[in-house]
Amino acid sequence: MQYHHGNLRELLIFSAYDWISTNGIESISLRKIAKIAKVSQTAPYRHFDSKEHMLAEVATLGFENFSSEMNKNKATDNPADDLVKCGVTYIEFGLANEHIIDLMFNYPMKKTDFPELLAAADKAFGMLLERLHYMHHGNVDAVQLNSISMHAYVHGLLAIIRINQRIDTSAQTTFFKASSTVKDNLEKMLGAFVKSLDFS
Amino acid sequence: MQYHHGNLRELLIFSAYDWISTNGIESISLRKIAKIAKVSQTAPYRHFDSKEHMLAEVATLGFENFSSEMNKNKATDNPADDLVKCGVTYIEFGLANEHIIDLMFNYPMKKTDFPELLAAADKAFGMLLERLHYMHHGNVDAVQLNSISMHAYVHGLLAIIRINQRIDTSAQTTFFKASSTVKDNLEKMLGAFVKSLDFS
DNA sequence: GTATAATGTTTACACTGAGCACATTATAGT
DNA sequence: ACTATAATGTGCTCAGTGTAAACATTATAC
Repeated sequence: MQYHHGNLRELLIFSAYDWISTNGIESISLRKIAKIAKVSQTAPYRHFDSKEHMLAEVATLGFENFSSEMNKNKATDNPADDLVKCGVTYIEFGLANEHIIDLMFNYPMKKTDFPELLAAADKAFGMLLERLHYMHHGNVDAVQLNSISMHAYVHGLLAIIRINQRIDTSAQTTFFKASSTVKDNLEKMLGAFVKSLDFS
Repeated sequence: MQYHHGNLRELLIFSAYDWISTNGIESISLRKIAKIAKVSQTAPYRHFDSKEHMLAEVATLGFENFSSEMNKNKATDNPADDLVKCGVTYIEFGLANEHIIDLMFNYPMKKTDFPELLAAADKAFGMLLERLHYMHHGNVDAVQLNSISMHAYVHGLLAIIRINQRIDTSAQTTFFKASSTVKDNLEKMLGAFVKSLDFS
């Protein structure tokens, strides 16, 4: 029997990432991705303590990709606009990478057990926090409250859009009917929301 | 061997509901709940096509309980206050029934395959929609947009609170440190949000 | 050039969702 | 009341899963 050698660890993570991207988390198994990587079914255990640990690595990769998307939004002289752009990016990433973002946010996983994952997640919100800091002139408590508020709204919008996508299209509200107008609507809604934040 | 008879179907649903309430969805199996109901491991298949179908029934029960909580909020002459109360109820239910709400919203399940489940879910938002209708004097499009917005914000707040709960308490923001103040903060945030909705 | 650590394989086990044939009980028609 | 038939429950079986332990192979350090 020929032995595989090389950076199997990375290969497994990427294989799992791809698999999940197209097939979702429900039906994944270590055996499957071991097979894809053309390796024995227990080889992954040399690199990950458990299935959960391996998924945590995949989620970390997800946050890294998410982060690099988010940080493409350069700071301008209009911080409110920047926030709106961050929100739109968040939602667009979520819609384009549904299964990965499920793993990142909805998979029951103690993030504290995986400091890497936690760090990667935090990094993604750098731009958002920086812009809020700028708008608040350093009022830390206000930044925290509004960052929670903003994150909640954006996260919730993504969730609601997705919940509605799963429902029969004929029963959908006008908001979701024409997908071309979703982005316009989002920008309006986020714009109004950012404007309503308390910057006293 | 003694045969079980009676309304096994309901017994199984309630058993599963209880199990999930305390132990979560991850580790559930049909065998376990069959054992709890003191019945053979394949008996559930006489009442449900698959595990997913049984979980859909449990989720439906979850939405029914959720619905009755939500509809305890009676309409007053201050519709904005009513909306805030609905939001608080939503989040409180979510925090008190984490595993059930996970099943209701986060479990990958085609809701369209289960009309009952869909109907139960819709019913829960009756009060919210009614109050918005009242505030908009019947402007249907505005109601839709604002109900989406409101639902997103509330749903997102719940999600963010829960994400933060999973994180090391020492690293938590002041917002989450004192849980007694969470409700106060929520009411403020929701109040500001409702006030910012466009009722033109 | 060999001891030893790192990596990969094989075998094994307990648990899962699910299908099938069979057993038991309830119900409807005579 | 008796029996045909549908509804419900059981036992057995199978393939797929996560994971542990023992073994094989390769890389690395001295």
